[in-house]
Amino acid sequence: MPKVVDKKEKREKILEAAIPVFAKKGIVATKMVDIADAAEIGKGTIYEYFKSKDEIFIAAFYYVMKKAENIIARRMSSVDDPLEKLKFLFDAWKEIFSSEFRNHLEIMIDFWAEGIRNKDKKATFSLKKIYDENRKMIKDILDECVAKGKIYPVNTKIVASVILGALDGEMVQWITDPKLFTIEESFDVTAEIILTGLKKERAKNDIAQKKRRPT
Amino acid sequence: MPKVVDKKEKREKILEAAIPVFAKKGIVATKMVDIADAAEIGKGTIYEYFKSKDEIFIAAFYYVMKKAENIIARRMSSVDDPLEKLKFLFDAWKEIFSSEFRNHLEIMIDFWAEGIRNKDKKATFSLKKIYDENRKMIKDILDECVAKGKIYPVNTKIVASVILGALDGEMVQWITDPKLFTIEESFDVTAEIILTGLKKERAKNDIAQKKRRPT
DNA sequence: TATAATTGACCGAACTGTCAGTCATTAATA
DNA sequence: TATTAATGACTGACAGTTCGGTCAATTATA
Repeated sequence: MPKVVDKKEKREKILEAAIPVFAKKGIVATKMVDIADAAEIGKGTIYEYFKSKDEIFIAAFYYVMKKAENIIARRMSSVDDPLEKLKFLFDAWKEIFSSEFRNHLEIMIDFWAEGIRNKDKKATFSLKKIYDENRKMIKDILDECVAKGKIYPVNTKIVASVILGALDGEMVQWITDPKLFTIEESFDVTAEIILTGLKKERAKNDIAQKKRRPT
Repeated sequence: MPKVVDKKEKREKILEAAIPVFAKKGIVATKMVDIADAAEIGKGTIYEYFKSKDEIFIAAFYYVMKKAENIIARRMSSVDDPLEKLKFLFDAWKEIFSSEFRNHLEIMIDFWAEGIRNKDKKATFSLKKIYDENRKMIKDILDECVAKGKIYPVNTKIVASVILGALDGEMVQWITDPKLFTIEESFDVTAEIILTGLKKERAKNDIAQKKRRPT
């Protein structure tokens, strides 16, 4: 009988070895030998499990995304109040962008760079799709908030993009300089400002009044 | 004597031809021939004006940055009130991220991807430095707002990073899918939410008052 | 003015280093 | 031993850079 290995398992092992290499060096600078070295196998062996460098890269992307989605799903499953949901979403993101995940994150930047240019072609992966999905998730929560009168009626699509953008943008700054602030405090402040801002909308007239009667 | 050309001017001409190519294809996919074709010169001629592909790329980066800085400086020069300043900053960004500039923006993504990995080395250009500068600009305005009692005392460094992040993140979404929203409405909503959120803190008492005397 | 001399901008063929991917060989296992 | 797994030297394509030749513009000279 021939030698038998668990193909699936070994594929995943290679993937997990590849992710930090991609994250550290970027797609282009990452050579197949680097991945082979990290996985402690020969270069040729990689091709027993992946068709190409590109395939590893895309697989790595989905691997990281899947993990993130699982965290969000777990956090959100047991919440009913939409405003709570929004807060729990922030918490989920805090978890995603912390500790263990930290070393996987830089990989996203390359997907952005790639995704932004591949937006027209129906690529295997699509940055647009990921933004769409996340924006929709936030929008749905916001819509529910509006429906239940928790926040003032706003353009929820735009506000969702603001929230998503803020988290996204802070993450990039944080990756660039982790000493600057903790992602926890950063996201907390974001949540506070935005939630306060949304609820405040309601009081627009009061601000006008306040101007007439300055303190 | 041979034909005389303005070296500076021609260098800039090449640069301006290179920027949209970089923006469209990304650093790696952009070949020297592409730049040469775009500038309508021979491949070899480029090397009369630039030492390397990398040098063009970095020069292109500074070229775009400089333009953006000029717009901001112009917009901000004639404003005194710090809250107005903040609004004008949003306006400046709206201008930067619109029309003529649109085609230069994708280039930033590659700088992010590169900058994020070069954060340790003292690179010729640095994403960290750019974030630092912009964050400082916002922070200074916020500090002034706080000092003059326009907004409630907050951690201005964090809030500055939130504002910067929000604009940054929205830009990326917009580049990914320009049909989704206009950058104008997106930034306007951001400004509204954030400014309201910040002022809200201070108006806490007023809201409490309001509850006592509802309109 | 006509023509020769001079210059350096311009060019692209050729050179060169770099990898992604292949494949002939070896190792491992049942 | 039969079969699969693993390997790393090899290769061919690709793209950044180089460099010797060409040519248009300018100046010097008769």
